[in-house]
Amino acid sequence: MRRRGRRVPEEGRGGASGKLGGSMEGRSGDRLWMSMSLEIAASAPVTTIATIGVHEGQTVTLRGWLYNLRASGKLLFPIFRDGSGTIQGIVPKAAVPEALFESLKNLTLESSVIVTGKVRADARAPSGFELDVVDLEVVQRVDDAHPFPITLKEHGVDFLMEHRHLWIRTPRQSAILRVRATIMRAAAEYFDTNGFTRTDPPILTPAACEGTSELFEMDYFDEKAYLTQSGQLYIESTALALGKVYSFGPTFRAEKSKTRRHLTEFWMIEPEVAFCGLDELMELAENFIAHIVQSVLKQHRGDLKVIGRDVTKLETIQAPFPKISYDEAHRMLEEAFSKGLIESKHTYGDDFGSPDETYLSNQFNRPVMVHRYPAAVKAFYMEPDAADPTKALCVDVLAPEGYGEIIGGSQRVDSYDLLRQRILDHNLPLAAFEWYLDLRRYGSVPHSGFGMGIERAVAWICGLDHVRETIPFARTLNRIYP
RNA sequence: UCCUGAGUAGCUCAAUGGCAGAGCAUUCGGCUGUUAACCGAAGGGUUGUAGGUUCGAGUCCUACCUCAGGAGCCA
Repeated sequence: MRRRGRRVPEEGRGGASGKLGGSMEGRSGDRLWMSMSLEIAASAPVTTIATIGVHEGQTVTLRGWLYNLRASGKLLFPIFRDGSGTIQGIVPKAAVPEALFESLKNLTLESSVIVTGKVRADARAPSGFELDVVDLEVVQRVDDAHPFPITLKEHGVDFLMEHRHLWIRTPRQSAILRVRATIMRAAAEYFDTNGFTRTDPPILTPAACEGTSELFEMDYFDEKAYLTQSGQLYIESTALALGKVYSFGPTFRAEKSKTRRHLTEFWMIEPEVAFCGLDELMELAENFIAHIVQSVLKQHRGDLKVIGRDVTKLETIQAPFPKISYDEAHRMLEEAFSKGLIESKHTYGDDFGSPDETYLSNQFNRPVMVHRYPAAVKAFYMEPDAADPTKALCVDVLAPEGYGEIIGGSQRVDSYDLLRQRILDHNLPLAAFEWYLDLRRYGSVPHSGFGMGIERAVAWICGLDHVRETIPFARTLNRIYP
């Protein structure tokens, strides 16, 4: 990333921060060009870089930023970005007005511009198209004294996160955010087109949903309140009102987890279905995930290429997914340990650790569904398996390539007596759960649901090594700025 | 909370206990097809903080701070 030359002082434009129409400020000798270029600009259609191919041979206007600038003597190669992609412009000194050449030659990176040029197909261009620039208006020139801090070279994690508000301008980060948007849209779309009603639960809650994780506590007038860690209990009640429902929103966990899979604030989409058992829930989950992945493949081939994702790993993501019981998974881990493929031995009855999940998910080329965990290691609201009451009717979906758990779900306890006993066994305050017990007093039915963490799904689908890149502004244990 | 590792120029990193360096960025100059362009020159430092050992500390010791990876916990 570079910037060339310095503004000539007598032009009085060096560092003209906030001044509009930089290139239109030519002296009297430039007046003819000025009026001509204004006409060109006025007549050229405004378009975006992503769709510029349909304008081949035409003169168009782009509105964006100077992403990079290379020069070779009297030839300039500005690269523009506009949020939809990047395109290289060509500016030969002999072919454009002097003021235009000088204005661009000294322009600082990330200055905002309105650029007009002729679209030309060129085999040398990565995107297939280049822009022969005929006019350039500088909307705001980045001051020489404070150049754009993010360069095309490598940076450390801390520096990038400290400048996250600027880091998101880079092609890779922008591509990730576009894919995230599609994942969120496809997820909601799947439920919207399959008879679900969206019912969002409150963010401020009076007590823990599960009582296990740490919560963010806050003062609610004279009471204590907590940021939600899951909308599940609330959507169980809307499911008994509306049949098939889902919620979609931010959730908060005050766990002091410092890993590539954890955020303190993350987005979760949670369906809940009345008259639904575990098998039907697993079918819902696999069709849901397949729909999301196929939607991303259909709409973001270009972005996935920018991100560097191996799409052949995504093309295999079709329902049905492999389904194994906790007992089968345990046997796989025992065998792996005896062959020396994993370091620590899994103890039957314990939950799986991260290395265990990584091993299991690596055995399949699609997400694997692990069901019927020991009830003792799972949440209080999970229905026991009638065939073996020590097991819970629950399922975890482990993403391939070692991405771990992206979905956790279960059939819920529908018996009033059992649920009440479970609440007491877990030392939870009964009074806080009276409304939840009401759902078992008045027309209780078997019902099931799951929650999918959006950021983990984005990390997997994009092939990222950390969830902090999957959300515009990640909230982690050590960072709440910017 | 625990384990491990890292803090040196704006950024990414070097420097056997003995003169604090490189690449990129910045500034100046050169180049008409560059792809993180390239070539030449210049400026740029309280080595995270506070103590200590030593003739001498970026380097060794102690404490603290910040960050990263992992464990536990979870989506």
